[in-house]
Amino acid sequence: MLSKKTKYGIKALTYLAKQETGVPVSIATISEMENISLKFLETILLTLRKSGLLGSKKGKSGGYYLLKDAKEIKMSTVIRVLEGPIAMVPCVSLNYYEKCSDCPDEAACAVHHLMIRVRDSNLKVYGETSLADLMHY
Amino acid sequence: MLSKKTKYGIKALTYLAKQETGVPVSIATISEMENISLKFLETILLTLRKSGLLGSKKGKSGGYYLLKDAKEIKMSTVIRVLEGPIAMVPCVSLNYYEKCSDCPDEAACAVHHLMIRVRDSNLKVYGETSLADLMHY
DNA sequence: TATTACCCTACTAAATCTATAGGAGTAAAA
DNA sequence: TTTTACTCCTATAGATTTAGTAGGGTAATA
Repeated sequence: MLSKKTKYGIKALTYLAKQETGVPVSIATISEMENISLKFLETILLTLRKSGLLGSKKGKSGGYYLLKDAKEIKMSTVIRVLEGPIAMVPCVSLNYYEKCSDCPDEAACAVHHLMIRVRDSNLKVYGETSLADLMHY
Repeated sequence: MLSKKTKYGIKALTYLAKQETGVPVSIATISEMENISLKFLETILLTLRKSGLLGSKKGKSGGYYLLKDAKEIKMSTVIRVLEGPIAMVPCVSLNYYEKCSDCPDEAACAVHHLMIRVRDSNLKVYGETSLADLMHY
């Protein structure tokens, strides 16, 4: 299952992508427009800013805005920031590899090989899809 | 993340696929060979039997065995039984569709469209991969 | 009839998810 | 200069899910 955090994060990003570039949008506005709990959204946008996807302006008429062109924001990046590794098991993760404790031999593990296929397939989708591809729906 | 339940279930299935067809293998044997907690495995195999993938024989020299040829067991079935719907959001699930409460218009939802791509890509992998494809690793 | 092994329900500890609370800090407008 | 409208940040709490465990029941077979 996709977490609400990721879901809301993607919705917020697409909302920002549709605005004039560089103009900050307040959390409250996004919260209302996308039906997202304000305080929850606050923490999500904070995460996105810390990851370098969003910029923010403090004080009156402040808010969040995209730091890059929507075309440059790949969903693989967004998913990694909000949802974590794209791989479904650590032993096939490219960025966060970890050996499975229960598995003596990866090369002989059926789950390992299946999950490599799944990872590659998902990586292709997330890598080929940018915010620009989603913002006009 | 893939749940341990699914991971262990796939391991158990591939172990059974490697045995002589129709000969029951005890839970204890699979548990030892694949490093899986016996009691946990018990509930997993029960689920697989109830779903129609496994048969069982009670009493001495009893155990579990595959009901179908490994080629006929697609991973899409296995995943659905153990992990649940393949779709990451209910609003793109073919078998368990549900409307998202927070989303007024699916056609206008970026997450919806992204998750359709992900679902199709995963469905392809799981549909094209059978137990027979994994058992010889 | 003793033993072996599956059958089944219920329970629990730990982790994760989904928020919420409450204030500190900042910038612009009145 | 005071007020207002924002973001920033940490902590916490309730709900849900996960990963197992406990313990007895039931059927088959040697």
